[in-house]
Amino acid sequence: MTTGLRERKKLKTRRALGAAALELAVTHGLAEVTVEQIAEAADVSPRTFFNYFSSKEEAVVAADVERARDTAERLAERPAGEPVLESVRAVMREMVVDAPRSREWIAQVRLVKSEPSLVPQQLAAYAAAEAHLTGIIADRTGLGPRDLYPAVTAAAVMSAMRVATTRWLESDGDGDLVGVVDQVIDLLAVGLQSPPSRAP
Amino acid sequence: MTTGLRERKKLKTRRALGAAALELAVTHGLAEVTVEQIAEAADVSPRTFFNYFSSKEEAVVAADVERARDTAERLAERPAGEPVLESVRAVMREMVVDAPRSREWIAQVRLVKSEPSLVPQQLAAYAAAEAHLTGIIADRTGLGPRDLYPAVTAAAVMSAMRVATTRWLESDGDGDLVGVVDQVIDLLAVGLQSPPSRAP
DNA sequence: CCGCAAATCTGCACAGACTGCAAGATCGGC
DNA sequence: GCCGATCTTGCAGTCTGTGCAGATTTGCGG
Repeated sequence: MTTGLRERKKLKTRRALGAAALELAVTHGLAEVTVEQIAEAADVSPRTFFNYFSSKEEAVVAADVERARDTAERLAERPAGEPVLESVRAVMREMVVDAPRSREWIAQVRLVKSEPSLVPQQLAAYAAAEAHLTGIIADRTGLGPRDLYPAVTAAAVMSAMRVATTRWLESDGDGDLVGVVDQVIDLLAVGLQSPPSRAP
Repeated sequence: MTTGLRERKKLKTRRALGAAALELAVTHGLAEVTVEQIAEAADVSPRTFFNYFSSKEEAVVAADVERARDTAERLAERPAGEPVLESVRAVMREMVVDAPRSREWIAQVRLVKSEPSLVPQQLAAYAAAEAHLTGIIADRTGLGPRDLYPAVTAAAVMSAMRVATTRWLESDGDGDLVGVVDQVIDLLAVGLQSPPSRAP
């Protein structure tokens, strides 16, 4: 269980680089920030930066990748009998409670919104999480990963999360994320055949 | 209606660059291809390449962006009363019939699968199409673009298309894409509450 | 403790990506 | 045909991203 000093140090460096990249990008704009600055802020050489990330963009969204992985793991730990969409609901509630990390999260999502070059990276991070989620759902339903249900559900859920958080952030982050997530999940659960007649 | 010579020439150059980028990447691998080679193959200067695309990756995926835009437009042209998911079904059928362009499509999707650096670009292209689709669905249902139904449906539909085409290509492109799409859309229509009991 | 093997960090060199700028070529309307 | 608008091109320069080889650090057995 215990991770060696080596691994811990690596993780620390990785997070320092990611945090530095995000902060510098938020304050100066991504284009104005060079790898050299990020490396200096994290107290490593520029060359080392590239041992961890292959681009500035990847570093900025690194925390998001971690968050997505974390979310998927929480899903995997939900009770086995629970319906998948209910598990998603529960996990999203947990995530929202996590106030301190939320601040960094909001900063990042806003940055992505204002810097088009980050969009592809952000989406790639979600795609990785989606692949992970597909496996989890397959296990949980007893279907194989090649069946369509796990893949479609994972994709739909990730999309829905994306839509929900986007809407939430548009309303300045003070809105009710859990409420939006609930609505979105209800839509998926009941089917998209026709628009809801009330309370759209 | 008539587009000037200027515009037509630009479009031609753009397509030549995109096609050259795709072909070179398929035959030599993306990493081995330089912008200079792409520009030469399209008979323009390297500098001009950057007037059209901001990276190699963007050029390779350019045809996909066009295809996605085309798909969205076909959706917009479906009869107004038709349920959204039925429109999607119909349009996908049209797309599959388009044999000659399919060959290029297959080559591209396979390339993206083997070159991780293309994934983000590909997803960004889908995201753009999704935004377009959200507007179309909003118009069609009489809801505003700020309602959740159009956004969730657009996201789910795009994800489902992605899953369907992925599965299709995994089976060497000779499988029944329309059949897979039908299954995927049925899943979305009926709701993801629980896995289908038969014919998963 | 000591020393060794493996993993990591770093500087150096270099090809290639990308951008701003200004001059030349081309198009479209009059 | 002429002129303004647009597009293309070369050039100069910065930054990204990678291979390589030599320090530096860590983990571990002696």
